[in-house]
Amino acid sequence: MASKYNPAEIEPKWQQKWEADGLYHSDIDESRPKHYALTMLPYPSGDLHIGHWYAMTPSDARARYMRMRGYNVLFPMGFDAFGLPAENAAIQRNIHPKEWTFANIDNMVKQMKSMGAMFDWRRQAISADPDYYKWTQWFFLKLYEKGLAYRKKAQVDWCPKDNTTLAREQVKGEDRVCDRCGTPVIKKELVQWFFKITDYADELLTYVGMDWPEMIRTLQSNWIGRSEGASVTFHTEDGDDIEIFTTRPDTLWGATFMVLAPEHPLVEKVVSDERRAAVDAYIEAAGRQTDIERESTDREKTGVFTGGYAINPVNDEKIPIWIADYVLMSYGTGAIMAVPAHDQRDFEFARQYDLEVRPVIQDPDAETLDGASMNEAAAHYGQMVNSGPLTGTDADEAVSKTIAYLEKNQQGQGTVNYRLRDWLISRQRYWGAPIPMVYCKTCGVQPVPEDQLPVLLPDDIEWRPTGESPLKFHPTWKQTTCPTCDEPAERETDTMDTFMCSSWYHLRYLSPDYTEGPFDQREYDYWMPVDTYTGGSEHATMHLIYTRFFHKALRDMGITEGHEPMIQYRSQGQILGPDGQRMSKSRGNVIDPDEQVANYGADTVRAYLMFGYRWNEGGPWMTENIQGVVRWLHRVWSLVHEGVSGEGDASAERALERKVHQTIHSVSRDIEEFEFNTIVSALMELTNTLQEVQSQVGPAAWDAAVDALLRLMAPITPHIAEELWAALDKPYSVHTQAWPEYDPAAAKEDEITLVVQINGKVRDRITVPAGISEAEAQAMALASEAVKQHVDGQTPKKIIVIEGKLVNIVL
RNA sequence: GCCGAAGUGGCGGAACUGGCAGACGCGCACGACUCAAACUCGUGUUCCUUCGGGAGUGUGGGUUCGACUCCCACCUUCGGCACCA
Repeated sequence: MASKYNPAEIEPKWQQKWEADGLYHSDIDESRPKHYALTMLPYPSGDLHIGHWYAMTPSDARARYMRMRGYNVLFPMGFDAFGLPAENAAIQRNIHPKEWTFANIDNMVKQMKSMGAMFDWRRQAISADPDYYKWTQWFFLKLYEKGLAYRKKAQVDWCPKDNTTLAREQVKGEDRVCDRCGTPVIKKELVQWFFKITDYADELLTYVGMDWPEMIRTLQSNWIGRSEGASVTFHTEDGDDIEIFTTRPDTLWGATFMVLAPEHPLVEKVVSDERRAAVDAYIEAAGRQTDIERESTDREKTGVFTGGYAINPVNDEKIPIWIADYVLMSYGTGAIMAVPAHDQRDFEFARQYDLEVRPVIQDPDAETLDGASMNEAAAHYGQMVNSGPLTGTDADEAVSKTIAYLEKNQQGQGTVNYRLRDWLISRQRYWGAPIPMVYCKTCGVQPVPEDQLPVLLPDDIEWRPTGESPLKFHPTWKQTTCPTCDEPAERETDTMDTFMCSSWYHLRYLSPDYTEGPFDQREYDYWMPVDTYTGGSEHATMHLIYTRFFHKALRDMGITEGHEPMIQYRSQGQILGPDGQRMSKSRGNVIDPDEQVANYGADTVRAYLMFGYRWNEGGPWMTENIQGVVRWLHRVWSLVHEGVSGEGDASAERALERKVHQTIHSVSRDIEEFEFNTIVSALMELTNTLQEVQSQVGPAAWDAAVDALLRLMAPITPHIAEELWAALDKPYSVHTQAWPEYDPAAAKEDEITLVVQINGKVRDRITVPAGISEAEAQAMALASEAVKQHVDGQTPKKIIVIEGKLVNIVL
């Protein structure tokens, strides 16, 4: 009798052997089709989380499967190693961020190795490595050359806890909190670097050739927020232009006032002397409010008349100009025409301040709208009225006809507006890639020449969370010379958003040691694009949109090819604590993967994580449920060691062969579809069948089934599969074997259970040979005793026969 | 308010193209093994039942011989966006 299954013994043994043999090295091989499998790289926070296992081990299983299917698979891993936690740890514990980060990486690599994943560690890339961030800086320079990186003064989001600006994407939720620390952000007016992601807004909305989940694409589309409309130029009595954006140009004749955002540059000019005090007070009050207060939708509208008037270009009407904080400087032009009859917000404002409401779209079947008595803005249905030359136009055509009219008269044109803002990449923190720019008194903003890259971070630094970059206070670091005139100049002291580093890491993996460029073109030509990408959906409007933008911008510079970096993307859900809450140290509900591995072994943890959840949904850790997987692997272990000795029974052997092929079929399908839970179920079923037929099958049939089972298990539970494979004296390694071939003929049932229904209710189940004709099935169904009783001499109205499934007799 | 996803036993979940609802597990109950317990193995496990059957996949309708699956309306939960003009 064989030994007991002891994962603690076999797992490290095989991990060491695989590593020593370079089993998972992937190199260019033109003779085989390539497959680039990628899973999001972790931040080196210190310890591997069970969530990392949940994300990585199914991706690993699928990469292994592709390899067994004959693909040359690249499955690399690295670290998104710049970022705030390192710096915060440094401040708290007085450890250098570099030291903290690299120590964490060492630890996490060790932990990852215990997963038994097929990562090719030769390709590891670490974004905080100067060899890496040199190229991050190089990409910045390329974007700058291309006009896609620019500097501007703007109202930006600032996290008062992390002491840095944030991109719009990194401010979350209704209460506008920092994505990293949850602190409500405030507005600051600062000069910052931006990437022109808005240039790619339209292209980012097309998802051509992408196999990405609908949900992710919807999140991105909503985030980009394309809206079609028109821009129309109004002008003040003094002749200054006021450009507005509207999605409802058809209501232009119903504009009874204008509203500017309090920050609008023209406010200063339009305000009359007698209104100045009131206007200044309002602006001052608006400035003091938080975004949450200001953007709260259910708040009563406030505003103030400026004393100035604008002329409506379509009817030369003079309308008052107000300022109000419901108009945002950051969207459109920061100015609107107000049409209270057809816009609910304008309506509320008009009622608040007793301004005219003038309907210009009338539903002919409804009561005639009366501006004075309406109690809400009217729907966009009917015909245009009171609209000069466009009166009588059908509402359906009103928008396009008005745009044509405006364009003809040069008063405006059709325009598209986006919610998406340019990507703010400046961070006032130390632990990031320095922005490679220099400021010279005479030559202005100058890029650091490529041959001077990387602009290295100094090691000797003072961590003071001051709200300005620590690099600014370094005694010498920022002092340099102007690359153009050679006079003394100053370096940019802000560092880059770490999402910049992760926008191109999939390229660095191709050749992490390459020094001539960010990547080796030969590797690129062979491996790119990424075939399968997996990660969390929380990155839908951050990393996943940035990396698409980055790829497209690089494509336009001739650096990358194709329109998208990642062809297929799938997102995994999240593992919660046993209490159903998000795992956190303060809640004390954290499941430590090391502990689980010590208790049960890596294979069990891997299989449990795949078996227990719908992968894309996740759910709470269920301490008891892991027992099912523990029992399964022990059972496989003893069954394989026991083997069989007796004579085989033909029908039992046939049943086993059938089950094997059915399992090959369903496991293959489910692994393609990322349905990992049913893969493990199917493998358990095959194990149950083996157990049932153990005393009835001969050695040849048994071995064929076990051979298939171990191959099918190899991607899921790589260690036990390898150990049992070796125990059966099969050639090393199970992981370089071919995936078993599915034979539909072998999977076919000889007999089926025919369900007999009467009026749709199951009355009998009869066993019949597979492949009988409809007439035979019908006859056999009618011959059933149970059926005869129910039919009771009546003539069926209709009999439906579904081949191989059921007969339904309708009375 | 807008956009999206999801609602199935005590629990995690399965059901491929409209065709046996509850696969595979957990848990539980009973039995075997054991001095005993754990492990392991076996049997049972949606609910109701007069043991004939009846009801049942968030709710209410509809289409169909037949609906977890398709259509309409609604409810709940989760995620995202939100005075976006």
